Amino acid sequence: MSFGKGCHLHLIDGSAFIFRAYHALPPLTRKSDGAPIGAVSGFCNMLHRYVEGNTGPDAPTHVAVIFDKGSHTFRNDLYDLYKANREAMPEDLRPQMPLTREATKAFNIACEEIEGYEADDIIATLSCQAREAGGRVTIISSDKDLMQLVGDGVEMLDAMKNIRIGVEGVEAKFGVGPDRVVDVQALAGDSVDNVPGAPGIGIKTAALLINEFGDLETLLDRAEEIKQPKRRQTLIEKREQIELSKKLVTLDCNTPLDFTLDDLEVKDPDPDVLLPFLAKMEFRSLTKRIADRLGAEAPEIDDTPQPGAEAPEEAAPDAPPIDPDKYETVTDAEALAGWIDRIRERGYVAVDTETTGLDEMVVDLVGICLCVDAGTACYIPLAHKAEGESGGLFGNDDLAPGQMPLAEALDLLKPVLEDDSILKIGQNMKYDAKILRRYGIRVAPFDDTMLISYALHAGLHGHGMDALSDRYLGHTPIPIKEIIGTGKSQITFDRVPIDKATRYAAEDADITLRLWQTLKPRLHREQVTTVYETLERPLSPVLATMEMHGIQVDRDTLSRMSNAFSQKMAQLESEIHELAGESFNVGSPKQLGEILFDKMGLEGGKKGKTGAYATGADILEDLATEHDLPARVLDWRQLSKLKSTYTDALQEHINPETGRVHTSYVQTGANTGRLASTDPNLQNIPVRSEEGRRIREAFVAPEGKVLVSLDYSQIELRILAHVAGIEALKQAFHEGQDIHAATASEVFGVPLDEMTPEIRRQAKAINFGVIYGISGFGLARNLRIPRGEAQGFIDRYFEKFPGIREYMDQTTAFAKENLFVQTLFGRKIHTPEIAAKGPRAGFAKRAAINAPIQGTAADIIRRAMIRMPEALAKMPDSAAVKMLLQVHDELIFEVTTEAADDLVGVARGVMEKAADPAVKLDVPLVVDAGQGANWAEAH
DNA sequence: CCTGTCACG
DNA sequence: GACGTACGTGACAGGG
Repeated sequence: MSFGKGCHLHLIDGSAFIFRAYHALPPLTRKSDGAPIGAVSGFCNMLHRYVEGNTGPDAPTHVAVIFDKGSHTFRNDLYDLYKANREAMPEDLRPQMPLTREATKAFNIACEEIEGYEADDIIATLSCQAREAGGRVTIISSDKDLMQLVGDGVEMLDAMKNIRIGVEGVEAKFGVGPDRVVDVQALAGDSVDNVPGAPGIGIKTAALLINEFGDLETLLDRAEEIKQPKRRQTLIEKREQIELSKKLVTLDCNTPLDFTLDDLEVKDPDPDVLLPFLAKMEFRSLTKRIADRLGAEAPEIDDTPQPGAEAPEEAAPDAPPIDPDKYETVTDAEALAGWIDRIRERGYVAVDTETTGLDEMVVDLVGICLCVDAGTACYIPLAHKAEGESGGLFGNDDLAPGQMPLAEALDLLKPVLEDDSILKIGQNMKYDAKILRRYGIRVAPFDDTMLISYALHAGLHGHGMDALSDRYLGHTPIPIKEIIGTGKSQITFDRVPIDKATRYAAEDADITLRLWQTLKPRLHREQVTTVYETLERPLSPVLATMEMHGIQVDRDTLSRMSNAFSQKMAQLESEIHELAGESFNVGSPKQLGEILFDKMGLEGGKKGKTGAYATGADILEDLATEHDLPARVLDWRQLSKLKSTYTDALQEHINPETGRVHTSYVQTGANTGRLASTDPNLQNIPVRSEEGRRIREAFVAPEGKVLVSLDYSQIELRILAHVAGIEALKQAFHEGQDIHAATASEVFGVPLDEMTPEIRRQAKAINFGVIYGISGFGLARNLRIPRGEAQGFIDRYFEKFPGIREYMDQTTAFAKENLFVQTLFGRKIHTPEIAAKGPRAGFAKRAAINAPIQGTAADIIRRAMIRMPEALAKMPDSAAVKMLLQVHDELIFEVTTEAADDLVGVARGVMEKAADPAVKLDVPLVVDAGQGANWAEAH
């Protein structure tokens, strides 16, 4: 049928469909190969629903889905900043774009796009043509940029809200009719598309002006007549900018098309095309639903995981060998500009910074290396010192010649490092990002080879550059020790001669780029793209911010405690020596063992592999029932530990500039997905003993602020209840019961109102034991009861909760089959030792049982941390709210006293909903909160 | 550098 | 039948 009077054309804004689908759905992946597929799934559902709804007299006779093609359009030629503030397309969306086109065609709907034009222009052109031919048009979109087309038989339809937008709708939105919409837009501008408009004039004022003067041209010509001085001045001064804005917002009704309206006739979908496509996408329910609808048989869906099925491009096998002699030293702006051109051409660059040390909060930047292609790397020295003796009165602290000024280099590099369209690649990018943040540069977007390796291979090997280079490139990088030396004669990197520095530093960037080329494509094949993109990469900048905040620590409190501990230790030491009858080093397990078991002849002396007696706390505790000496040693050891590890060592970590302690989180430190904290470790500050807990009093909030602590209640047991599907436990959590008491009641048959602390304690030990992969021996040792009795507890536990044993068996079977286990969020933890024979198999089995539980909990708090900055930013006075620390199931914040309660509400909301929407837990997550002037009070 | 010990979740 | 066992970390001190 030829398009004409009585025809009804539907034009669907394809991009709007895609983005709506992408953002509405969790990041689904195709089961067989892990390809991201969420947006395609949503898109197909929307198309299906659209087709379903097209019945009755108002049904279209012609239809097309219109897409954008390419990012450069004629508008960019008019104004190079047009849409310049658009965020880059998410990486897991890009590969789905062609599939949405394929999907449209599979539904037998015309699918149109034209290079150099936006979808809006095609829609405008088709609308004009249809109108001229005497037909009606419905534009399925809610984009206000299309509202200028409304009228004369053209309507818009907001498919989400199911609202039709006619001339009245446009007038309600813009205050003028469709024919004057572009005039209003030209004045008001558009922050989304980066259309400048007239500063200070919004839609309301624009409509007022246009209605007064009739149209934009008249308004601009008669601007002198405007009474408000500011407005008048703007319109006169910014005339050019306003006219440009009008060109940008005006849609082109004369887009050259390579098809006609007649080509868009509505056709029924062909089951032989549509169903195989849906099956290929592995959309089970949609395939079935549509097959039923079409009266066809649903094809088989083969979604068995196919490792390597995709086989994306590997690192170029013809990459040149790694050769440190080939690297360039960049010494001036001209050379650097050349490298920046190369980076812009490439779209990505490996970056590495060289500094004077390892503490990112203290060290200075010495140089930057860049690599754009395997073998093509440079080093930009920026702060190398001239040769000669360092420091001192007569030392030479002058800069070495042949370096461009640091500020000049950073000015040139900043736009590149912050450019949305250029991917920055690093190995442990958090380090470089922290250094560069101190110089006012925020690196984004980025990839991190260390995090990629961790997402791929946690549990298989380390993720440091040396290990990765050895393993994947067969190359051992130049050891830093060869450059800066070791021990007393070690120098800082700024004392390294520049030629030598270039060889070392540029090689790191070269290796990083090659590792990225090798490892990045494997994310898909291993089906851990989502893990990397949602749990690893976005966490890194959050950790960087927390580390840079640091937490205030009061030196005087620590120092007073140190003195008190010293006195008490000296007293204990003399008592111990008196009891022993001789003087010895209490801190030496070897000497202590000899005193206890040889000299005093106590029972229970067991020698370890080194031939020394074991003198651990458990052994001393047994001995302490009979003798004073081991009891005193236990007290001495506790104080010694507190003093050396905490009250003394922590003082050394107070940053003199900030007065705060800045830990470092190692994102790849624990195989399960937990973080590790180092320099200092702030995840093991004492809490269990009264004396130890007082150390937390030294962690304080500044004047006018408080520390707030929020922690997940029993998160691992909740996850166990969920993954093992234990109804009784789930119910106990839903009812907010004391879970250990509930377990005791169930296992030991004691009614809750007759519960004793002792029985509850035993049940608690069993609950923890289960999470760790329980054994009779382990539980017996923990509870200090005979092994047979402990085994009896376990047997009864499994009798009551058979699902737990099933979970354990399934998990170990899965681990044996696959050599890895997984968290609910898809994180893989490799367990190669599960195949081992002997005692190591036991270790591996328990680790395999524990890892999904510990790892899922770790994933959940990571998700909360990643979402936290945005949630906090919405609070009033958000600049005064800081997330400072993470301790596995706890987050510590600093906030003004007045805002503390608000913060608890906001942060608790984020934490309790952190699993959503990716995982629907059968148990609620509960977060407890506390606040106070110091960490002891807040916890 | 390794081992034992002990701090945390 | 024997063996060795709770899971995950990091820091410090002693001793070779």
